[in-house]
Amino acid sequence: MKKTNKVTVIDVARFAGVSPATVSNAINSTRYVDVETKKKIDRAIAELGYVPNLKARRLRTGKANAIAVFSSMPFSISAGPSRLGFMMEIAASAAVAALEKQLSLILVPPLPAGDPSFDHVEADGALVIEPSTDDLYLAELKKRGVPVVAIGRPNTGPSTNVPYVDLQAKTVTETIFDHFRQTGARAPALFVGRTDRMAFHETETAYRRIAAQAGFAPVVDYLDERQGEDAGFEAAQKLARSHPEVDALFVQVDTFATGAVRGFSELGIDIPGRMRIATRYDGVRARETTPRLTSFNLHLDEVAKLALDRLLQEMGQMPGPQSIAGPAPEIIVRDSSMAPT
Amino acid sequence: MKKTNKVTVIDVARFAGVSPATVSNAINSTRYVDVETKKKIDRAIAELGYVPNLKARRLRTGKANAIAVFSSMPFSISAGPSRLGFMMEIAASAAVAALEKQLSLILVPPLPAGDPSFDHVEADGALVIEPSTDDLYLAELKKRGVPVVAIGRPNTGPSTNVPYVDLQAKTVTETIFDHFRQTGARAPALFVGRTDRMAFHETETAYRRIAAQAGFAPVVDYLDERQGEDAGFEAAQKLARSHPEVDALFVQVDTFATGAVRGFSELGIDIPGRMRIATRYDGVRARETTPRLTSFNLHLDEVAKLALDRLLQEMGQMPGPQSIAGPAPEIIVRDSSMAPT
DNA sequence: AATGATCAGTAAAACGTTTTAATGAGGCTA
DNA sequence: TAGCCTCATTAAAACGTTTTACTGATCATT
Repeated sequence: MKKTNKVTVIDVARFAGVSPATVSNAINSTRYVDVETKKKIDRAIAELGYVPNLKARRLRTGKANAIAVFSSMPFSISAGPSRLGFMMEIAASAAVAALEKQLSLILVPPLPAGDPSFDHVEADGALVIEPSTDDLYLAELKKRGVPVVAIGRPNTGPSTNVPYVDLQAKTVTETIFDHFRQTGARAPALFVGRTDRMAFHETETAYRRIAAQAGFAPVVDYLDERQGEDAGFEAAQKLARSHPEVDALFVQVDTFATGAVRGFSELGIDIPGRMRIATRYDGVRARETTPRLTSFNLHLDEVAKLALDRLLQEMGQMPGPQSIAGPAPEIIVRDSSMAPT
Repeated sequence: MKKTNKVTVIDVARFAGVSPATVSNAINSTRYVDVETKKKIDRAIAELGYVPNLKARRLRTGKANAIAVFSSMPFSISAGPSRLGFMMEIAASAAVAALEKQLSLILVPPLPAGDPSFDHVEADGALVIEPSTDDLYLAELKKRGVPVVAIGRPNTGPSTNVPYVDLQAKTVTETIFDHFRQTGARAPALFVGRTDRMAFHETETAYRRIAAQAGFAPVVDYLDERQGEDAGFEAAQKLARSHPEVDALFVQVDTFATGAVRGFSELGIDIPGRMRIATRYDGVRARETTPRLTSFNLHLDEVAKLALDRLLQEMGQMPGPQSIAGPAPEIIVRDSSMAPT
């Protein structure tokens, strides 16, 4: 445990026989400095082992050289087998892209609601993953004037026009219910989260329209995100009792989906024979559950890259479109939704 | 694009009719301030929309309130299907644990070699994943006096005694070759990375000892991490020609492993009938390749938590053990190493 | 009534850098 | 030679906070 170096730009200046301003200019190549002088300064830096103090530099310049990735999805959703799957997949791609731009990426996992104490997080810009309507992060970030890009459509209020990369909930919904219909399902239902997220609204709206057109009675349940898998489990059992006619189920959140699978299985309901199931995010959950879950390749890596590019625009005060359509989601059909043999 | 608020502690002080010092004390509860005064200050903060400037705070206090996670594994290894799998799994757990301690987590993906320009990354402490012997990150961090904990054993030199959480390469190696032997393999080989990493040394040493004891001739190849999957592909084909007797292969790096699978498959070599294969990290690669790869549950979430706890000790100047044994790695037997039927 | 504690608050220094405005030395033009 | 640029450099201000050391006032103790 060494004591951190206390060599400052002043020491370097003294050693090199110049002024601190010149040292600064030499380091940052802000202004031209004589080659001889530069050499002396370089020597002094090497000799003294000088390392610039970033905290001071940032105070002075006002830049943090950092991007933050936020997710307001509560712990119970993010944790478990897939860890922070959805978030991490985006974070990984964003981190790679950010690094190329000389920015570091700060990972902000879900905080307990009501305590958005991210007072210790500072970034020049932020990516917010699937914000809820009254998203605390989003509000606070806007309040602080931090440029934000959402991944997934945010609240559509007139005042809060944050740019976003569309995750195309409508396309996903239409595709999956089309798939259900083609494999013979007659009464497909929907589980979404109870939280007021645009993604849920979009899905529900699309679903109800499909139901109206196809002529089946929509069955929707709203699950509490904080309860995690158990919410899916219980909702599934309730659904089996109250709506025995239902023969397919789209569960938007993968955590709920695995819970629902357990719920049906315990009642002896065969998947996919008696009940087809699908979810949206193709994470470890979808792939490892038995039966393996039909889901979507959302191309999150591309989504992340698009979002970061848009964010850099925003940070650079450059104008850009409010909405960006990412790559089209592709359905991945697996055992959980095959047609009965 | 709003201009960021310029409300300072001085404005708040003026508005509340007190001094800046008192405002600071009120905000941080550093000293007792009269309840009436506190109320006035709170009102002023709310009224003016004051948000503390973290850059200034950090300069003054000297704390960054951040932890960084580094990985020196080059891009070609980390990228691809599993993205930064190994790193991200650790990062996710560490981020969660860090947040509970009011620290944010900075993700530093692999940088192009030779240019460790992480001058823009500042943290109170760092986690370094499987450092190489002459790890640039490790050297620079130590030079800067940043407390570091390694994940996986670092170089064993006398001067650089960084604490670490052991990933137990020896146990992994013994377990896998034991498994190979039990499933009938007579001439098992080893692929490791060419980079000078302790993890590779440990594995190779253990392997050679096993070979000596069991009486088979050791076959080891060293692959270039920068070439990614292709290195595995070519090494496999070379191995098939030069050592036709080899009937099992442990590939420590999962990226090489999937490459090797392709290499053997192209030559019509049946896995596992003719050649058993296993790798170490149970990431997406291991699970999704055909055939699915035998690998290990390294319990990276627990490893990350242990590492972070140890790091906090280090940051708090508290003494601690240099080596921590994490949870024992558990083998996950899959198709790629089953005994031939 | 003198001494000394305790208390809430404050003035000013400090953190280490970058940036602004100023300086003096040459060189060139008129 | 005076005036005017250009040039490399610098002194000092600024960034916004926390912390140190000090100040009166109030209050209890002798």
